[in-house]
Amino acid sequence: MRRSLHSGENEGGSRGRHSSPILSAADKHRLAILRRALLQFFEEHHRSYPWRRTKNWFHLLMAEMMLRRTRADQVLPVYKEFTDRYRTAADALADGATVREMLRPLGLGWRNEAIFDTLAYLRDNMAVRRLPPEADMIAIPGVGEYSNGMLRSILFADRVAAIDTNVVRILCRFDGLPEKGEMRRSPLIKERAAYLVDTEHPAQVNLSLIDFGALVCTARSPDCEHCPVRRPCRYS
DNA sequence: GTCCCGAAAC
DNA sequence: GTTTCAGGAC
Repeated sequence: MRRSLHSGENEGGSRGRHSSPILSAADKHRLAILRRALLQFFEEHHRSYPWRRTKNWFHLLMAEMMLRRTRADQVLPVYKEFTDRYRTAADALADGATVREMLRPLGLGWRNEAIFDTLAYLRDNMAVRRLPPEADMIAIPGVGEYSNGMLRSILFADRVAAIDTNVVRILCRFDGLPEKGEMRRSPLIKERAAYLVDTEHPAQVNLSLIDFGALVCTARSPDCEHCPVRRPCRYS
């Protein structure tokens, strides 16, 4: 069945002569506590957005692109208008000038150009309404590791992590890791995120991290007072 | 690693 | 004025 999954990852396979960063039993125990708290938090305080409810992969993909380095509340009206008007990439491209105007309030002009590249690719290579379950979405221009993880976990319940700045911040704080450089591709972060999503509900785990980072473990002044994992957390 | 370089929040 | 925001391409 699933053929091309796990193309390069190392799921606990040490392959290294010296100490490759494998999670210890203690690490996993701590992460299990974090995961349980995240799912509980998500159940009680999750944010509600239309792209959280849709099963339209095209709309979901457009949401991920609009949300790139842009606040969710800022995306909301644009997403509504876009999805209300267009159901396929061809539809949107046929009305390009209007789309460009709709995206303008989001800022980041270079990102909007990337969206048009994605739309063109979808129109030319994925004219089929249904997204093949086996398709590797990272082949789509504009879809990187993060979006691929979020899309696959939501659409197919695949246990793929979606590591964004929130995930990096939360995991670094929780385990006392230094936030230096591009932590997105750090094996320490990847292994921890992979362990967190290895559950029956990977999408909920991915989304809970986003909401937890937006509402509690914020970048500026985290609300450690009301944090459910304040005790095991190593952030001071 | 580096660049992309915009609106909103602080 | 500075930081932050559901990152991705090179």
